[in-house]
Amino acid sequence: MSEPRVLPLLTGPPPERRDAARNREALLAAARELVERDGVHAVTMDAVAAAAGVGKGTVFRRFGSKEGLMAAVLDHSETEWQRQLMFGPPPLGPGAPPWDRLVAFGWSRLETTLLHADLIRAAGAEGSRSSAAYSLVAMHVRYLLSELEVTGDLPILATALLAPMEIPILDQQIELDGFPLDRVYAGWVDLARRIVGPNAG
Amino acid sequence: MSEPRVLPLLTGPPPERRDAARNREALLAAARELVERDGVHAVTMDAVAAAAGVGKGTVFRRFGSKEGLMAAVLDHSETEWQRQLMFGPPPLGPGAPPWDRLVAFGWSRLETTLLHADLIRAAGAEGSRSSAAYSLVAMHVRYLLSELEVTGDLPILATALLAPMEIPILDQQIELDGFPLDRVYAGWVDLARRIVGPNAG
DNA sequence: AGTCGAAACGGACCGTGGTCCGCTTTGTAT
DNA sequence: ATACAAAGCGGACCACGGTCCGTTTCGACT
Repeated sequence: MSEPRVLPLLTGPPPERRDAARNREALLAAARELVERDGVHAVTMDAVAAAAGVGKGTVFRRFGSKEGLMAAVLDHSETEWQRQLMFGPPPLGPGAPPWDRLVAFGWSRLETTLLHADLIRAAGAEGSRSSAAYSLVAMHVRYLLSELEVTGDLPILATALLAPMEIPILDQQIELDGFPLDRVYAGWVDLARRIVGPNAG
Repeated sequence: MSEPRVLPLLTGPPPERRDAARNREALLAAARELVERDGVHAVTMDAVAAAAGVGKGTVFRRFGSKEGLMAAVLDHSETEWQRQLMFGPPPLGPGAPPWDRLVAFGWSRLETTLLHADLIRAAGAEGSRSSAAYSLVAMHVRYLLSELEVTGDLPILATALLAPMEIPILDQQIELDGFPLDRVYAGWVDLARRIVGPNAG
């Protein structure tokens, strides 16, 4: 007749075994290190497994695919930025008027995306789609638009505003068309102004 | 003392040897057929080579990579659509007022993109970036915007209008968020209206 | 401490994209 | 017709992502 270890109501889904957790940590650390040292493209799954001192099967069990692993590394890298967005100083963080926040967001997001470009590409669908990362960003933009009293289909408008900041489009404009970064950014601000309408700063 | 086969001024860069051209045709035909029959994902480069009756090396010599081959197949598939755009009946083709053409373009492009979704994904950067396909579309939108007397950085605005029609964004909205197609389209038209301003229909 | 089922592990194995290099074909110049 | 360089060819070969399954580890319950 033993008590359950925690109150049943607080029990999440099934927890993770200790060795599993340890291995996830080790793998993530190894992956981060290798990515930083050799660049995303040169990192192989075997190498990550070896560096973490586990078998290859374990890597795939934990992260599903190379995309999944890279998405995890990316998520970790973007955490700090997300903190800035939600709790950092204005105008990126809370406290500034919504239009100023939006403009600051645009620039900061552009920088961050380009900084992590390789990782984002390697994370593929797992990276941009789903994963807390994207939802948070989308939610933030929707929120700012609503603060600016924009009317219309906000989820869709937010997507329209975010789309030109996605890697494939940036690659197109910067690598291929050769537009300088400030022109791309100015274009984005112009787009934002047209979407927001008269309430834009 | 022999004459050059063609007038020097008409000579392009270096021409293509007869066997090479024949193989390119055979490969493209085989690839198209296999893609249609088995779906993009199930087609292997070995299979294409075998079906065309050439060695694997030849496939890579001609098309560089699987992405390259798929981009070639895609290009071929989109030719008919491009013809409609430039010479077909209004409102998609010439003859209708620019706003009507833009709206028709939006819907048609959405349909076409979704129809070729797998191919586009498989063609990766080779598919959307560069390649006549994209440039033509971008040029068309720039042209319509200028006809609508939109002021601003037209190349950038055109990109902003095209970005939400790219496969990664559509995947996000349709597969993941579960938005119905007509909502996505309505959102796009709204975006276009905001970009175009008072001259929109 | 001992038992037991479930979860996790690891590394041999497989399929596929992509490379390499010795051999063949093509086209031109004589 | 013949010679010859360059372009093209093909398929053995390699590397890497991903799977599979017999073995090991964990931890809950007694």
